Amino acid sequence: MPPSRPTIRDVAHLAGVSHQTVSRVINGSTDVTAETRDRVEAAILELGYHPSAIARSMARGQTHTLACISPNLTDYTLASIIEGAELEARNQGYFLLSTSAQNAVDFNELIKELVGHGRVDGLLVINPYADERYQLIPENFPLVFVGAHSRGAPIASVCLDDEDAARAATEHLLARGHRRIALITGPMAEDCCVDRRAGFIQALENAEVPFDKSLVYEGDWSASSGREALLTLARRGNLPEAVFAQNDRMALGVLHAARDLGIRVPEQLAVIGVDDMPLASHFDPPLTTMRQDMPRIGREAARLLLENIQNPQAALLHIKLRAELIVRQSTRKE
Amino acid sequence: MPPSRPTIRDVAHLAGVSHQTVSRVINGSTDVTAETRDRVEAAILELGYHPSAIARSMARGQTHTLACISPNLTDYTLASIIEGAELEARNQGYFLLSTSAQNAVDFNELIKELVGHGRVDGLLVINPYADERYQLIPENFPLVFVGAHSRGAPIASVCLDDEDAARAATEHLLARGHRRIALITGPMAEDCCVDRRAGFIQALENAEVPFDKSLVYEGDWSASSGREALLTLARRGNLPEAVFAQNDRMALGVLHAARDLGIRVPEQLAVIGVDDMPLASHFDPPLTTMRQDMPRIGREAARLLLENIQNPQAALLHIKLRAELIVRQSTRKE
DNA sequence: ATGAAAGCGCTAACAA
DNA sequence: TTGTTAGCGCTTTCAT
Repeated sequence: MPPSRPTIRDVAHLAGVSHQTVSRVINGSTDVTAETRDRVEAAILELGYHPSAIARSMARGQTHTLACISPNLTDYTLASIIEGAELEARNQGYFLLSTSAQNAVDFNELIKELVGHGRVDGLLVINPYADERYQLIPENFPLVFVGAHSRGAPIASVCLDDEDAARAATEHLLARGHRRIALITGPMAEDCCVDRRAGFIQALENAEVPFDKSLVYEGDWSASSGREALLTLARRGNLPEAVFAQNDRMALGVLHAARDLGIRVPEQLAVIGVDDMPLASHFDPPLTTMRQDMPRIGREAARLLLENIQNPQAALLHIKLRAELIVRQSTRKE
Repeated sequence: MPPSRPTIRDVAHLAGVSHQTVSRVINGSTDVTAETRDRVEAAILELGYHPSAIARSMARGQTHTLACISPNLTDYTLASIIEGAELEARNQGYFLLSTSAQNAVDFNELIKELVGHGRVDGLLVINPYADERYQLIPENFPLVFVGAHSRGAPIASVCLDDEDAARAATEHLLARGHRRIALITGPMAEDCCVDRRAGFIQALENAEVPFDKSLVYEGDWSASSGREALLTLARRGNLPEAVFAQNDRMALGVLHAARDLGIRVPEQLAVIGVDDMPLASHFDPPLTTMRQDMPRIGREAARLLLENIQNPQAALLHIKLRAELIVRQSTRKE
């Protein structure tokens, strides 16, 4: 940028006013004569002036930037949440710095850079219980947990109503007459997995179907782990009539394993997932799933965070969004 | 943040030195007595001091932040590139502000906020030809195009060697004895689609197989558009022996359509994609594809950008990375 | 080796 | 309504 950016003073000089008047104009103060304003605006245009966000942050003591720390940026679920959060933030004049931390060490580093060095005004943390990272989060800093509870700590949170979603998914399978239902969970360190398991068990209890621990398998959200789950059950001669996978990708792995084993879906095995990723309707067979509105989760999270930033006294809300059952071929009866 | 952050002066006061000496210590200057340094560091620890990134940016005139503008954050391909870029940026002490612009208007707004207001030191633009957005990019600002050429403009770029990848994919199909090969492209406004089409045609020419325009369909990267492509060809009674889809998602749509039509893959129809997304090996059948190293593309792009920032005289490089053929069931002969 | 002074580009408080 | 004076927290001269 050879001809270094014009400053507020350059504009002031050209318009023949003080720099403070320019500041008033760019901040929309009403205490400026229409005529003065016009002169200043003309000068701004002529110089191609844009206020420096850095200088503003410096003077105002806030960055107008939020950060979102996620285990990764590539999971469709997480990316969708982030995209929703970014949208909301930008609508409110904020930027969203989204970063990934694969482990607690990276996370700690990020916290230092972002919060310690004052780069952001607030923090969104997706899956804070992915490891022990949540212990590293500073207190008294605007914060919202996404996809997890606050576990009693004074922290706002937004997540799916996981228990309800799992209950509905399981009831769907029960309604189809299935009794031996396998459960494939995500990493049980994460709240949503625990809740989805609870909803699963509750639905079984309501239907007076015994909960069989040998039909539970802990995956890692990947399709491969879902595949491994069914193959493992098959190896043990413990095949279920239906599978509730806690996300669509693991459900895809189950469909894959079923093909390998010569098991027809849905005739011999019903499969349901969670998420409704766009690809789910193209799986073989198209996947029945509990749709969650991920962008909305992101939007609500950003909204809560901005509320807490703008009004530190604001109540710390906990939002749970409901999932919607999308029935496709993988659980179709006939 | 009730007890407002300690400043360099607080540290100086506590250590009994000038604030300038503190600055020297935190910047690792050697012109400081070991003893002084110890005192300062003790004070830093005691106060829990962290330098303000904003104040630093202010004084140094650079933000140590890059921006990446992408059509969206949720496409696996794009998200992977971004993740790679973020990694490289952070390794070099920079942050990556990744944002999405669905159209040229949003893009323009982003450029103003990011470049105009001086929020970032450089720009990564993924798919700059998604619409007419590339015309809105300021000149003389550190910039790298990702997934596209610079089309003669003095702009560094990183992309897949799309022509080569398409040639290899097509040759794979030709080697299996297929002659009537359909091509499903992404949006032809994007460079990579044009290049992949060129590679496709070139492979046909090399094999002296006539290029049949009626077997070309322009999709939009989505699985649904891939599905629509095959259904359309079928409707026209123009079914091919093989399909080259320019990405895996469209290839999945083709697999889906083939099932609907009762066409067996690979016996009656061979299918190959591009990307090798993690789910591709779980499709039915597992998908043959040209694997591209997306995180690497992101890394290289960030690396180039940082080079150009640190040395404005540096040559504007154009990097093309090669794809790798991954053979799975969807093109298996027997 | 250390300190003092000035300034980065803006906003806030006070005067006029 | 407008201008003047001080900072915001740091780095960068230039002295000492």
